[in-house]
Amino acid sequence: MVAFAKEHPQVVHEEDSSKRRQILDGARKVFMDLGFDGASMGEIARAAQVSKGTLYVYFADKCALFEAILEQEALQHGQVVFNFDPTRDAKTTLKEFGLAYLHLVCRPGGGSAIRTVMAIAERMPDVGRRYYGRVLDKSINRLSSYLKARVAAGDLDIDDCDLAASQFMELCKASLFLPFVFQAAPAPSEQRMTEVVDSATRMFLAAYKTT
Amino acid sequence: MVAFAKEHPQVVHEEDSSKRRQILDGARKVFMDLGFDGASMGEIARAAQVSKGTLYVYFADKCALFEAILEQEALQHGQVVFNFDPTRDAKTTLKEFGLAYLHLVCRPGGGSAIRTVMAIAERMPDVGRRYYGRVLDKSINRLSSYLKARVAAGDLDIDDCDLAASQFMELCKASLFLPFVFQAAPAPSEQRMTEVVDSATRMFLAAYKTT
Amino acid sequence: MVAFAKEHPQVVHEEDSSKRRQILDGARKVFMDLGFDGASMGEIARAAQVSKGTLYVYFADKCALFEAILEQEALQHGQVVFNFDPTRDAKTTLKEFGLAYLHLVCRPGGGSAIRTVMAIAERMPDVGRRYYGRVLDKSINRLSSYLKARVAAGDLDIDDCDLAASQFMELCKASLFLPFVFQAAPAPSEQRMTEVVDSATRMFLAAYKTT
Amino acid sequence: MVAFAKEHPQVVHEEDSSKRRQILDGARKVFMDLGFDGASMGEIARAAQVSKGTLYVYFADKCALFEAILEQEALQHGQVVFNFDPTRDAKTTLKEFGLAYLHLVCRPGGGSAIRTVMAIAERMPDVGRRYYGRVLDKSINRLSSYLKARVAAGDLDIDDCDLAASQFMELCKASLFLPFVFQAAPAPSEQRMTEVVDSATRMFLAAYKTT
DNA sequence: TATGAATGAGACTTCATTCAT
DNA sequence: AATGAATGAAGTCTCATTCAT
Repeated sequence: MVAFAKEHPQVVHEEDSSKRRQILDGARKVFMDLGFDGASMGEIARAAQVSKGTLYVYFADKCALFEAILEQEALQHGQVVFNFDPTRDAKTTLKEFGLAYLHLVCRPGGGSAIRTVMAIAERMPDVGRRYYGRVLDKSINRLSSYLKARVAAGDLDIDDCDLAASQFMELCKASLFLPFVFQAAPAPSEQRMTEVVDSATRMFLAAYKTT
Repeated sequence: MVAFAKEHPQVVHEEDSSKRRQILDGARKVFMDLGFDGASMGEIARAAQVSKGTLYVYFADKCALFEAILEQEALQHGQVVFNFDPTRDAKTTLKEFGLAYLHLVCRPGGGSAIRTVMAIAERMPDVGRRYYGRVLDKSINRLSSYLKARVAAGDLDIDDCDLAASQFMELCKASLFLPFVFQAAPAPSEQRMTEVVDSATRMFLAAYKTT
Repeated sequence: MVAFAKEHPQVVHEEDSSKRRQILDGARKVFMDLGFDGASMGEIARAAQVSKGTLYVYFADKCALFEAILEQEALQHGQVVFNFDPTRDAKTTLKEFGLAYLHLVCRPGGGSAIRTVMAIAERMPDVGRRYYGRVLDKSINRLSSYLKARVAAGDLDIDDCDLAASQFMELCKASLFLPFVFQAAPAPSEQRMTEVVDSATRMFLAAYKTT
Repeated sequence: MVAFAKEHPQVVHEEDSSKRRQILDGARKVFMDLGFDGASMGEIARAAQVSKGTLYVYFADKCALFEAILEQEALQHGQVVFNFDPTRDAKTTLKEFGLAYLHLVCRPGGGSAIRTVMAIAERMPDVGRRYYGRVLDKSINRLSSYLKARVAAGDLDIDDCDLAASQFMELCKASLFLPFVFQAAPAPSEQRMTEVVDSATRMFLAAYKTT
């Protein structure tokens, strides 16, 4: 009625409604800590500080809420910028990339998306497949592209760059990822991660560097 | 009912009672296919062809049954003999080991113990920890011991053999394990596994072989 | 917020406010299609193109809204004019009345008030009772009055005119109403209704016509 | 183990298990009193004196339980024997039939299956259709067959026996069924039912009796 | 020992209703 | 007056576990 009414248009239901984010935040924590099955909508409501009913105002069901979190996760991962500047030293580039990747997969603070998704990949194959494609495979492809460029430039001698990219990423996880994901060790220290990535880079270049 | 019953004092409940094994077999299949939460005691009873009540005669609860399966899995893994004959070529030994390891973690037929355990590592850290220690870490240690012997023999030049062992095992999984565990690809073919293990071995030796 | 608001003191809440009618129209459709329990206030709000909150501005609760619809229905039925002109042939009058009645109870298009009210007569006896009295019993009484007049005029020979009125109305539903209300057949065709009403009239007059 | 064990084989889950009957009895009462939607599984469990879980041991879901009751109802109706002895007077036969039918549809004690099924015919058309076919239509057919025999015997002169059967049954309900189903009147007295059936029979024969 | 009927706690979800704007 | 976000009670259904036989 009056011009200055509705100063806070509160367009709820929008992708970035504050309530929606509040729910997403609470839900992520619970899902990551307890797993998909272990997390109850009641617990999520409590964590998000909303009523159980409100959950269903924003998300059709538990599954949709879970997928929304993965969606968000995928977006975040997509925004991680790797510096693939071709003028830089390959060793430096790889080390940086490896460290960034390790941070993604060994995120400290317990709950790990990668583990949670693995957990339900059996019963919800689509979810697993989609997550792999949008997050993990994407990283491999980005590194692979970089490697191809270096091969073209004559710096590296690689036959199968997709495999090589995957090899490098696996190397970076050596001795760190498995203990972490099985809760047999806490998230690795910064120093240890650096050491492992250094070793991985050394090994990778020993195999693929042109002489 | 009657005092002289139990004429055949079969000490059931023994570790290797036939009924017990029967239950374990049915339960493994169900747990591995559906995950810990997805598997219901009813389904397990059906798969094992016993009554639900019988399950509780042999195992205190669902959790104990699950752990018994992991226990068994650990024993089986422990019995896999790797040919670490020091007189053989290191390359051959590594390839053989890599392939055997790959078969363990990418077991075809869907259900994977490694995935199932990861799934509940969140809510049952002890289970995850124990499984890691008894199965995965153990393999690493066995390979590590072998590597140490080759270092001592002067064939290899490795600083941190534990890390190196882990690196080799991770390399073997490159491009295969993640798609498999996320259901983004079926279990890899024998040929592809051989190729990847060959590449892993080449890389490993390029980095650690003494000149 | 401001004291001089309400410049247009539209006395809403009146029986015939346009918003009120809009709600009633939407609600009728939903109630008749889905039944009292099957209709949700959300669905009604959508059908009426108003917000859920507005529903409660005009009606205290779901039950009141439902009763308002029945009230309206009763009014409409009351407005149906039957041509009870005493100078017309009784046969013609009965046929016309029977056909009109049949249209009321076998209204095509699924949703039937009569069925919907029957449905909740169990839990809300008052609603059922009131509907019966205001709609069905009223029709019987009107026909009964007509019959009494014909009896007085010597055209018909009826002992219990109330019963006879009811008999005629039941006869008109023969083979049509039950299949319709149980969804075992679609709304009957105009032709079939005419046939059945003709047969009913014949039978009625065979029994009650003075010789 | 011993020969005389298992004296009470308690074949539960069978069609006529005592627990099953217990549930059915409790559920019928609740369903008929409250309607399908109004009846909650908790209430049914209480009425049947079993736990909520037990309900689901015997019936897949609420709907299956409801249909089991209708099934039972249909069987009971099917077992009502009408005396269609051709040597008896038609008038007597019709009166008896009419009274029996009236008892079926105006069963005293509140809950009426016919009303309850009507109630959900909208949302579960299959249920309505099936009930109509198995219970109501069947009665019509039985009467229709009888009428055809009398027509063949020359006692009655009827064109459309299906319609005539339906007409007679509707006549029997005149002034009784509608008030009953709408809770506008209690179940009719025996005497009133006899009067109405007598009147119906008189009317029916006036129209269809051969001269 | 083995059974399977029975249980009851708790999960997901819906929906009538309220309230601040 | 009108909105629609938020609520919480209640409903259906599942499942690990117990217990009498």
